[in-house]
Amino acid sequence: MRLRIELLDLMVNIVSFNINGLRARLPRLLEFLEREKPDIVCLQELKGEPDALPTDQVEAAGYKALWHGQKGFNGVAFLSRGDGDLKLRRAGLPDDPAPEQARYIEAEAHGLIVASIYLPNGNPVGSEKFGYKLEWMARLEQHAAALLAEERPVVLAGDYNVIPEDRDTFSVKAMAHDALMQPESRAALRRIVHQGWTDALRQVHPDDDRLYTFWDYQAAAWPRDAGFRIDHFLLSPQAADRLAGAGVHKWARGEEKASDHAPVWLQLHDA
DNA sequence: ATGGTCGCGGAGCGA
Repeated sequence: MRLRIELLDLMVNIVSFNINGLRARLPRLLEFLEREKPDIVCLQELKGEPDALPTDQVEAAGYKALWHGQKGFNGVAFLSRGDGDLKLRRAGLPDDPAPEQARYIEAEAHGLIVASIYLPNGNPVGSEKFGYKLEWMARLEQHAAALLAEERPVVLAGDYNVIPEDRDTFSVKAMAHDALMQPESRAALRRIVHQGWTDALRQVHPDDDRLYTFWDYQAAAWPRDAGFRIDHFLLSPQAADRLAGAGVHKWARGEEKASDHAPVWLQLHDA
């Protein structure tokens, strides 16, 4: 028997998952944590009472948790595996146009700054909700610029509710009047990306025209693979330099009592 | 598509 000494390329594994209701999805979430054991998990759409969050069950699964919830709607969370440092940086964006809506949490763990984002949907176009979406994106743009200036590895993860390009949807025609792919929504996302962020999923899968992360519960969207791509990882240059892989856990969308989003994953080389 | 499905909260809204 010979001993082999290998240099291990350690990785940090990050997942972003819009779970569409924590109470209904907790069994799926706990199964997912047990199966994939990601180091960091960003959750969106908890839709749960802040005082009814399952901190004990998540801790039993091996995770420390930071929650930013509100009753019935929205809600984001940040989970970090193991006993390492987990530091809350902020809950809510600076100068949030509607701070009662729990849509942003930012923390530091595993040597990274990571945000969990639930960007406003914005439908219907032309409504106050659409204006709120664009205002929120302007605030995110400001904050993203401040994060870049720190010149550290930063990951902005979450449900952006923006379809970046026509090839990111099953049907341009079906979505033409949706807030998720209006030119203003796309331009607002591009303004952020063009600051110097890398869209990790597209970077890793440059030619995949069915790189979807969401399939509606309606109209048999899942069996028809009628999805679109709205969950994104934006990486600062210092994080992009460490990009090892990214993808969609598409299998999760086919489970019983699945969320309408699939978890998306990102792997970074260790520093 | 005049609909179609979910989750939360316990009716109707948000997605």
